[in-house]
Amino acid sequence: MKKPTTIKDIARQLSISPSTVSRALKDNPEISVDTKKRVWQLAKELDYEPNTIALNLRQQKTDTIGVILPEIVHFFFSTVISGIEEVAYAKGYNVIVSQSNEQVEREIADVRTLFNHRVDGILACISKETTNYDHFHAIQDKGTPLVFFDRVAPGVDASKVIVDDEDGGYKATKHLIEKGKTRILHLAGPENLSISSSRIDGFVKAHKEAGLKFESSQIINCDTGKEIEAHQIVDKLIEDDFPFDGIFAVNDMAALGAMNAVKEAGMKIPDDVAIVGFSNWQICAYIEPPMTTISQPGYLIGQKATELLIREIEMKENEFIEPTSIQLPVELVIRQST
Amino acid sequence: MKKPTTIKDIARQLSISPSTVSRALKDNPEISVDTKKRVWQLAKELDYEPNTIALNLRQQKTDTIGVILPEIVHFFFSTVISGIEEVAYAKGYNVIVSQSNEQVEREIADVRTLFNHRVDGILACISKETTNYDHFHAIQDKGTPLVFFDRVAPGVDASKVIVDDEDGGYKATKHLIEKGKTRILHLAGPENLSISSSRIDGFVKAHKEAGLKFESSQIINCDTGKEIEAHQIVDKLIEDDFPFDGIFAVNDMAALGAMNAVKEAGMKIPDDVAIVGFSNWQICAYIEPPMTTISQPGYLIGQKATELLIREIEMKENEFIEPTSIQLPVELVIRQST
DNA sequence: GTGAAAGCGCTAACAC
DNA sequence: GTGTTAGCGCTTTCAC
Repeated sequence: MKKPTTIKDIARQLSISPSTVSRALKDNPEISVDTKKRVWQLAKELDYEPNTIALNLRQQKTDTIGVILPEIVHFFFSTVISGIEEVAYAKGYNVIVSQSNEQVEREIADVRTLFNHRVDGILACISKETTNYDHFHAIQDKGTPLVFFDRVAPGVDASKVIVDDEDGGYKATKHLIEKGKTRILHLAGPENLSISSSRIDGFVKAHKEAGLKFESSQIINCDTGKEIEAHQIVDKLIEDDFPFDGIFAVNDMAALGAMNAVKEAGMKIPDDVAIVGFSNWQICAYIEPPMTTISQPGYLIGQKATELLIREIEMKENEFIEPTSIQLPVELVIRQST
Repeated sequence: MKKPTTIKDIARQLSISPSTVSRALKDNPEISVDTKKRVWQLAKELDYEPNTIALNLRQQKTDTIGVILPEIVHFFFSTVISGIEEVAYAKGYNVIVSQSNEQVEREIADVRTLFNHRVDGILACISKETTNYDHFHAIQDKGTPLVFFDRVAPGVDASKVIVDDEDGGYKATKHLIEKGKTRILHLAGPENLSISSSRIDGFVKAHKEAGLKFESSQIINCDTGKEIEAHQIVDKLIEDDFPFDGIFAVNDMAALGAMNAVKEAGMKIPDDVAIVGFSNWQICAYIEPPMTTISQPGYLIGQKATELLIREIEMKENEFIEPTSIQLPVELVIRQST
C-alpha cells in the first residue's frame, strides 16, 4: 500500500523547497524555466496528483456542490442530475448526490453530511415526509448557499426553480374535458408537497372554467405515487362502481397503475376511460396505449438551479442577492391514452 | 456569510485548550464531566459541526467510496447504487457517484478526480468505449483499492462482481428454441465488453446443444443498445426480407426497439416473432406484450462489490488479499413476449 | 528566483 | 484532567 507522492517528496528529491515546487507546478512566472522543467519531469515520473483534501482545507473552498433529492431511480431526477452536472463541470465544480429515499431522517442526515464536507452550496428537492424545515434554515444560517428545485420548502428564504405545476394540472384536466370526459378522477400526491396542491389547483381551475361540477371524492390521495398503490385504488373504485371516465394522475407511474387497473377491468382506453400522467418518463411512449402526459423540463431545471446556486456561491462577500424564483413551463404531450 | 464554528472558537470562549475541546466532544473518559458539559453546551449553542475536510487530512482517510459507472438513468445501475449505498452507510462510508456517460475521456477524468479527493476505494463499471486500462492500473499502483462490477477491465488484477452473462445468453436462447423458434437473431452489445461476448457465447452454446444451425449474420451488433438503434436495425432486416422468428437482445431497451419494429411491421408477438431482453428493467412488466427477460440482481451486485471493497480498504498494512471474483446467477423471467 | 514560516481545522503523542 | 506541540499537504505572504 503505497503512499501517494506529495509536494514534499518532489522538493526533497530535487533539493529545493516545497514552496518552489508548488509554484513550479502551477507555472508561476517567477520560477526559472529550468526549475519548472525539472519539477514537471519528476512530478510526472512519480505520478504526482494534487491532494484535493489539503487544497480544500487551505482554500476554505471545495468546489463541490451537494445535491439532495428523493430518489435517483426516477427518470425525472436522473435528468435533473444530468443538467446539474453539465453546468457544474463546465464551471469547475464537482457534484455529490445523496438520496433521501423520501425519508426526512435521511434528508436531515444528508444536509449535515454535506455541510460537514463543506460543500460550497446545496441543491435540494425535499422528501415527501418533510414538514419541518429547520435543517435548511440551519445551513443557511451557517452561510451555505441553498437553492431548491421542483419540490421547495415553504418559508425558507432561498432561490428556487420549479415548474408551473398548476398549469400542468390545468392543461391535463382541460384536455380530458375537451375529449368529452365529465367525471375525472385525480390521483393526488403527498399532501404536504406544494407540487401536489398546485396540480390540484389546476384540476379545479379547469373544471371551473368549463363550468363542470365535481365532487371532492374525485380527488383521491395516492401517497406513494407508485404503480401498485394507484392500481389498488382504481381497482377498489371499479369494484365499488364509482363512476369515472377520465383520470389525471400526479405522476406517470400512478397513471400506469390506473391504466392497468382499467385494462384489467375490461374497460377501453381512451374510450371508456382516458388517462393523463405527469412527468413524461421514458416509459410513457412505450406502454400500450402510449400515455398522454405533462412533460417537465428536467434537464433545464437542473441547469437553471445550478446556475443560480453558483451565482450565489461566487458572489462577493457582503454582496447581497435577493432570492430568485424561476418557474419553467410544462407541456402537454398527447398520445393514445386520451 | 458566516464562518462556521471551529474547535478553536469553543476553546477560546471557554478559556481551555483546543485539545481538551476535541477530547470532550468525543466523550473521552479522561475529561471531567463538568468540562464536557460546558463544551457540549457551547458546541450546541454555536451549532458546531466538525470539519470533515480537516479530519480527512489529519487521518489520511476519507471514509468515502467512489463509484464510476456509465449512466445513472438506467434502472439497473440505479439499483446497483442502492445496494452500494446500503452497505457503505452501514459500515460508516459515504458514497460519491460519477457518471462516465459511456465516454473513456470522462472515465479517466473521473478516476483522477476521485483519486485526488483521496477516496478510500473505487468501484468501477467500465464505459463501452474503454479499451485501454492504464487509468485503472495507475490508481492501483498508487494504492487505492479497486473493485469492478458488471463490466470489468480485462487484465486488471482486481476483485470483481459479475453476473453469469453466458448463462443468461444461454437461458434466453434456449427458451426461444424450446418455444420452437429456429431463426433467432441476437442484437449484441459493444464488442469490447466482455458482457457482450459472454452473452454471445451463451447464444452459441444453446444453439450447439440443440443441434440448431445458425449463420453469423444472425448476430448483429447493436452498439448503443438503445431503443432507436435496435428499432432501425430490425426495420431494415424486415425490409430486406431477412427471415427470423425470435430475437434475443443484449438489453431491454434494445429488445423494446425490436419489439416496436416487429409490431409496426404487423407481425404477431410471440407467434411470428418471440422476443427476450436482458436486465429486467421496471419497464418490461408494463409494456405490451410484457417482455420475457433475464433478470440481474443489481442490488446484490452493489452490496457484494461494496463488501469486497471495504474488506480491502480495511485490511491491515502488509496483509495481502488475493483478488476475489464473485459470479452471481441470473434468472429467466417469462412473460408474454415469448 | 527561491526559501522560511505560518496556518487552514483537527487530533494524538507526550508532557505534567 | 488538561495543555503543548507537531503535523496531515498545501499555498501564500514576507523575506532576501
